[in-house]
Amino acid sequence: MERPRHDTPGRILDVAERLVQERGFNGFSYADVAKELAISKAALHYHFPGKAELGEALVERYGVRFEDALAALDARDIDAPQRLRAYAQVYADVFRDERMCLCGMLAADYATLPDPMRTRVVRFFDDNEAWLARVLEEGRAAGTLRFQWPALAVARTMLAGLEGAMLVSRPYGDLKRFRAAAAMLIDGLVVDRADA
Amino acid sequence: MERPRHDTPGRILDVAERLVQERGFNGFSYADVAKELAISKAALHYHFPGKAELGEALVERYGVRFEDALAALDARDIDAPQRLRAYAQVYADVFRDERMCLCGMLAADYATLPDPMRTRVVRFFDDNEAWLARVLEEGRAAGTLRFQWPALAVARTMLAGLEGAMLVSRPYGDLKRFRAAAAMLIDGLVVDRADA
DNA sequence: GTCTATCCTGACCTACTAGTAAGTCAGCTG
DNA sequence: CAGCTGACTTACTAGTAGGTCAGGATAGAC
Repeated sequence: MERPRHDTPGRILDVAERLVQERGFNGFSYADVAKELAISKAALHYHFPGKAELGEALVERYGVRFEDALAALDARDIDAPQRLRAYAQVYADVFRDERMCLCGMLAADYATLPDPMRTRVVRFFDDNEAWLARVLEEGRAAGTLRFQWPALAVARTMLAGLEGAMLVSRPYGDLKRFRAAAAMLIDGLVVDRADA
Repeated sequence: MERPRHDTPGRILDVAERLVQERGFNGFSYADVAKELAISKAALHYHFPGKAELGEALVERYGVRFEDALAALDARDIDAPQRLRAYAQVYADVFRDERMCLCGMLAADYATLPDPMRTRVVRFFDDNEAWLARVLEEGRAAGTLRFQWPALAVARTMLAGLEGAMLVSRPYGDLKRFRAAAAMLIDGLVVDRADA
């Protein structure tokens, strides 16, 4: 049951994930992954029958990891504004090594994706929006956040803003650009202590 | 000087543009374009030597069209909030036929683009940010807009928000989703007439 | 009527794509 | 030690990618 010494499937996913985040699902090949790991293309097909299955495994693992990260944020004893900032930091960490959010990238490639991948990408967005909406509601109830629209609509705008900030900032390779946008998206909702 | 009867280069650009907006720069081929226009691949190479040159022409034309659209918005006698809403409407029009903003899509593919395309994509973002920043400043001066950060930072967040809203809304094929995000991004800056 | 430039086709090329078939071999298992 | 299995390999496939080239059609100029 324990992880084998080499864990080839895991290493394949690691390389493929990075390639997709950097170049898109149509911007890498089995040969790219095989070359980088110094194994044969056939070995990839042994572990993942086709690109569709590899893609599925990729987005599934990414989704689970994100869920775990959100659960870890829930476990921290911080207020809603801090929770939103910690959430944005997760994105900043992804951005730092010149990667786009995996699901943001796959949203761009959406028209060319096999159906199972599409379903999983949409679920990723749904989950994130639901999590954000819950934090927003909690913040509003606690008086630490203020906004006029339904929490889900605000959540969607925030998710779109963060994904878009990654997308547009990446050509500039500028983390500060991303951070500034993230800060504005969040601070616009935070109740200033000097306020009413 | 007049447009020839058939305008093959223009029709090539039309088809290629739509394919890039739907599928990404690595998600279409010369064969796709040729098939759709019922001409040979060689005819494409006659008008555009390679995919890099086709891509350049694509983003160049898109950039010029956008500049024209912005100039048309400038010419209208409306206040800053209305100008921002009209700007967002330009994006909504692109989104309506299931397309992503060309440069947003190319930002996703950025790592795989030839240099001239990269330069032109970045210029597109720079131009849009500068235009938005100018409108924001005018609105602030006129008292119709209010915001705490530098106008350029707000402009960047707004551009990122609109691009991200297109990106994330597209899997849902839901124009309302995009509209809601656009409205929130803009209304958050608009000075309510009932306000101080 | 023929010259010429523009626009295009058919036939081709090489490199690369995802995917397959068959075989190798270390390390269990009984 | 025989037999099996998991994890690969090498060598291949059909199909597609971008790209080239010689030549043909057509329209206008002379």
